Amino acid sequence: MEDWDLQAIVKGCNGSITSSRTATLMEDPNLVSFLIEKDELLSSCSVYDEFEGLFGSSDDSASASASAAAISGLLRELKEPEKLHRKSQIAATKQKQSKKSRQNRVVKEVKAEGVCSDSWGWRKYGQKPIKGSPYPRSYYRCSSSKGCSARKQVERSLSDPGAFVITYTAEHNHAEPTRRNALAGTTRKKFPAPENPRLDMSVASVEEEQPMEGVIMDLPFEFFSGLEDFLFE
DNA sequence: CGTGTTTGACCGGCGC
DNA sequence: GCGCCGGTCAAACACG
Repeated sequence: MEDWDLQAIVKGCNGSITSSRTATLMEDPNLVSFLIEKDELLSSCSVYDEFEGLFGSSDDSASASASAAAISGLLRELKEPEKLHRKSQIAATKQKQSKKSRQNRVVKEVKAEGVCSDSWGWRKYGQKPIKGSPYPRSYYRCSSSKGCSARKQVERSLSDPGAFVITYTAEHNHAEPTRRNALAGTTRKKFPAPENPRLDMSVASVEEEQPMEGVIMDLPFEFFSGLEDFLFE
């Protein structure tokens, strides 16, 4: 288990620390990522390097209630005037960015087991080799709901081949499903793993074969309903 | 049959 | 204008 600094979370696009308070949490990275996705302020930030190294194996999961309390405190803090100031800064930055890069993007780096850590249903719609990277990038769109524009890109981390960089684009326009798509376990066996070392298959296998688990799923429903109310009030 | 992956083609943005 | 590159489309096919 690792202790980490709240400041790492609230570091803005320009890399400056925007929160004066330091809080120490003992937390599961998946929960943090979930919260980042849900918070429009944080989802506008592109600097997440600070998370690297903090997402190591942690089999000692902190109690859900303690985590909820800690995160709740964090979010309350971000709703202070400071947050409004940050929003205006981000808005100004966005105006300078291109159309594509204006889209809300959340980047996170996770270990292989973290690739499957969200409960959305994802359908792969493409894969491209990326210049400068030996690993291809896979493109997924949300399959939980027709018309949902949520997308994610998965590629192997250059700095840590054992980890994956996941980039979320746009937001889901529907509630998070209680379980993944019924056919999420459907796996093409056209290219058996040993004979097919391609990244996409390894990623797909990871996504499909890993069971849904983690702090998010273990948290009580009341926590999420309260959290939603708080975030979107 | 519904839902998933694979993969080549296509498209649009961007730099030169 | 041209070429490169990232992102998306869509047909073919796999699987339960």
